[in-house]
Amino acid sequence: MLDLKFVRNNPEVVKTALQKRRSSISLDPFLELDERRREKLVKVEKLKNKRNVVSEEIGRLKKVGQLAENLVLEMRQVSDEIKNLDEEIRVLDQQLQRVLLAIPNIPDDSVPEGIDESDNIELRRWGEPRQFDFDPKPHWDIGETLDILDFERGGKVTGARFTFYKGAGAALERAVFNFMLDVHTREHGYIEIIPPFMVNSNSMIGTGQLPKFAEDMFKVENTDYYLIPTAEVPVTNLYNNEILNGDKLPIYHCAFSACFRAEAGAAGRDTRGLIRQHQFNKVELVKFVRPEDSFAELEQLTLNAEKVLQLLELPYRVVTLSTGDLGFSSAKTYDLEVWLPSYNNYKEISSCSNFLDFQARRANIRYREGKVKPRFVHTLNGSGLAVGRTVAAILENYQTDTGTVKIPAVLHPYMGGIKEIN
RNA sequence: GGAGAGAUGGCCGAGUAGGUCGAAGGCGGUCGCCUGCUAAGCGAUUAUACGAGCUAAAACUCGUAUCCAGGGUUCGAAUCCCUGUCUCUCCGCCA
Repeated sequence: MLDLKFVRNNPEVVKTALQKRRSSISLDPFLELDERRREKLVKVEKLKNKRNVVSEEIGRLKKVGQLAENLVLEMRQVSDEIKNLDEEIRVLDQQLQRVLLAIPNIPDDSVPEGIDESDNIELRRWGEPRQFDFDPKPHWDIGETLDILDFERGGKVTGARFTFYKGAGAALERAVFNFMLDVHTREHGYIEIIPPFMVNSNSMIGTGQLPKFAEDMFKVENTDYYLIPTAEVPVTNLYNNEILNGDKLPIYHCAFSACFRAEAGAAGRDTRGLIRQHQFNKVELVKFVRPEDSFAELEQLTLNAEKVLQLLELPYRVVTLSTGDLGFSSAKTYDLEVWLPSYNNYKEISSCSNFLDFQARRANIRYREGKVKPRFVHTLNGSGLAVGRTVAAILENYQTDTGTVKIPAVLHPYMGGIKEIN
């Protein structure tokens, strides 16, 4: 959420940002609401002041045994007026809040302007896509042939876009996220978290999934709980409504979780394999940092995620998302895209974003340093990495002409010494 | 699921026959004094949000709100009533 005062004082800046994002939101209702609200506020506060002063006076009079009927009667009227005004303000507040929560973050100046993902800018590449001297198979074929992935029965037991991992497949999945967690905790200084896989609606508002994107999530019936679409939600909200001690910053967390996405509107896209599931595992990186450091922290975070791909020796590239492809809460995002032979292309496997104080303001996460007023922290997060897509990339990139799959060297210790799935 | 107790400032903890309580006291923090050093001691200060005024912006001044949340009673509520949430204890159930 943007700062109310900032929007009030810089409407042109916000309007320009909305245009860059190709957003259709209009700011005018907001400005008008804001003005009306302040008008009423001044009025009601004057009345409240009067009530406070006179009530005190009544107390004093009663103490010395005097009646103050006329004052009481007058105040009864004033209180009624206050009640009405308060109600009007409450409604205005609500409307204002609704508009404010629907305004996306302002893209950073370094973000390329564009309409959609085709305007994303490639920053760098790592590794060379392997040249196959046979016809490489997609991972869903490999998985079924080796009997390590069962899409059929996933569909039977639950529904489309749910999968069973089996035998070496399950072991590989587990090896991959254990490896990722070890890299980030031991080499990159992240503190590990295992969060709740459900959160309440307040937390969903805090990170920006609600109120706009309710249809993308699974809600638990008869409760206020949602299945998390990413560990970003519980982990970022870990410190909501708190004032952190400045000497605790920066805070780095990495978290393993299952992620649940309704994938509304994704019908027909990535229908086969592990790429787009309703449930998948992910290791997430989350940072809470001082505002002045956040862009440097974004670079570092991205490198931390890249490191995993490098260690697994999977070719990838890094792209900067254009304003048209940028997520709602993000001011700047780098996507890591891994090489997938079945797509004959690079496919997103991590998304690393700087949210500035956008989430911190929604979730009310502040820090205090010295005697100055508390400030909002900046939050960042990135996948480090999506586990299912990593497994898919390993199966495809490490397949052999005999139909087996070699295990990347760094995973051998995590696979009990198994070097090849056959 | 049943019964009971509780929720006050960064922390601990007063405050229930409603009235000057944003809230005693302690701890912690900050600044200053004192001190050969350390420790101790002395003094002061120490919540947040919103709005108005003044500002280039702050600072500042004033106002309003906030004693878990939301309603209610009342001229006036941390204090009374209702609802909800959470925590703790006991019982039941359970991985």
